[in-house]
Amino acid sequence: MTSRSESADMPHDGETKTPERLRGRASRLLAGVAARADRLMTEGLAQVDARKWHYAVLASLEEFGPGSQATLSRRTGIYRSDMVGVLNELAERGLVERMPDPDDRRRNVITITAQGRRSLRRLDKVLDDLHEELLAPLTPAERDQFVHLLTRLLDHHTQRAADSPISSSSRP
Amino acid sequence: MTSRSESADMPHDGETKTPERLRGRASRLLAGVAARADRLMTEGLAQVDARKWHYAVLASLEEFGPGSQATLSRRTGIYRSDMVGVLNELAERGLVERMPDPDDRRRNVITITAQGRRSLRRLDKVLDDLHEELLAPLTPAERDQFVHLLTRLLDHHTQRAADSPISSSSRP
DNA sequence: CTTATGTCAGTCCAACTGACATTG
DNA sequence: CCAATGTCAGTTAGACTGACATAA
Repeated sequence: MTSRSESADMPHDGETKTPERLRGRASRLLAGVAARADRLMTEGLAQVDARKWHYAVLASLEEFGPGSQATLSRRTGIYRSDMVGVLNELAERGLVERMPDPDDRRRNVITITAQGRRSLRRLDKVLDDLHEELLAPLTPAERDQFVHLLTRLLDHHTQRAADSPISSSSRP
Repeated sequence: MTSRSESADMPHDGETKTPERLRGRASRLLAGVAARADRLMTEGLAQVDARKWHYAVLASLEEFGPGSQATLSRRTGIYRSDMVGVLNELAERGLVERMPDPDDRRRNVITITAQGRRSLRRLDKVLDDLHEELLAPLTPAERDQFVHLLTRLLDHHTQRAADSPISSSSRP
């Protein structure tokens, strides 16, 4: 169907519309909005010399207290191999402290500093503003609804992705 | 996002909870759900030897008819530099035909083939199933709501995209 | 001359994997 | 010996840029 006889000649025009087929797919909408959100956050945070991961780690530290790198990794979802770099950056800025754990000498204990808390509060504000921008077209009730739906989806899917593969004795 | 298998490195024990601070952020939820969605789609499509972009192009072709590569690029949001490769793959599979446009010898006219239509129908089915899985925890009404909210957000933000993927001819 | 098109060669970045030494 | 930790060196995929020849 829809055999549009062509003359593919017509210059720039309404040729920029996306098929309903595509536009209606939740996965595609999701990807689009998520991309937009990611840009907003990344760029907004960059203006205060921060990254998403910084916020994640700082927030995790303030909320659950100090922890080893591996623990932080689990809390935030950052790979522990990448955590190294993130913590380096945070330490450079004086936002966290990394010291060897006396009780388990494999570990470092990561602690948030006073500066870190201050920075976190600032980042929270920045993120609030950015989210305001992101969610601008939605009413407060709709925003709640939106967050609620997303939460349900995420919970559903993380539950069935994090419990199947037994982390330890699975790989070489 | 990315398509990696669900191998495990991070899960384990009680330290795995995410701060409400983080968990409640729409941008973070969005990123998480979008990542899940992307994996589902990418992996699901891979099982029938297809990619997201294949679907996008085929759907666009069936809905709006043949077009030049640049046109397709605008319709789907794929960079025109990447479109080349996608069309190569589609042509290899016999799903589209690429022939020089007699009216404008810079252009190729891309047409969907009978096989392409057949494939598209199959992909539609596959995607339906995958979306069923993605949206499983939501009631039909909630799914509509979800899609509706996402659409509003996306429309709002694409309308003012100074640097959206395609964004016509804005840059040098 | 300016713009659009198809193409190619790259960059950049974030997610992800594998391995390894040290410690438990 | 097995498992966890911190670290590093890599791979990979995908978005994105720049440039170029050809044609309009």
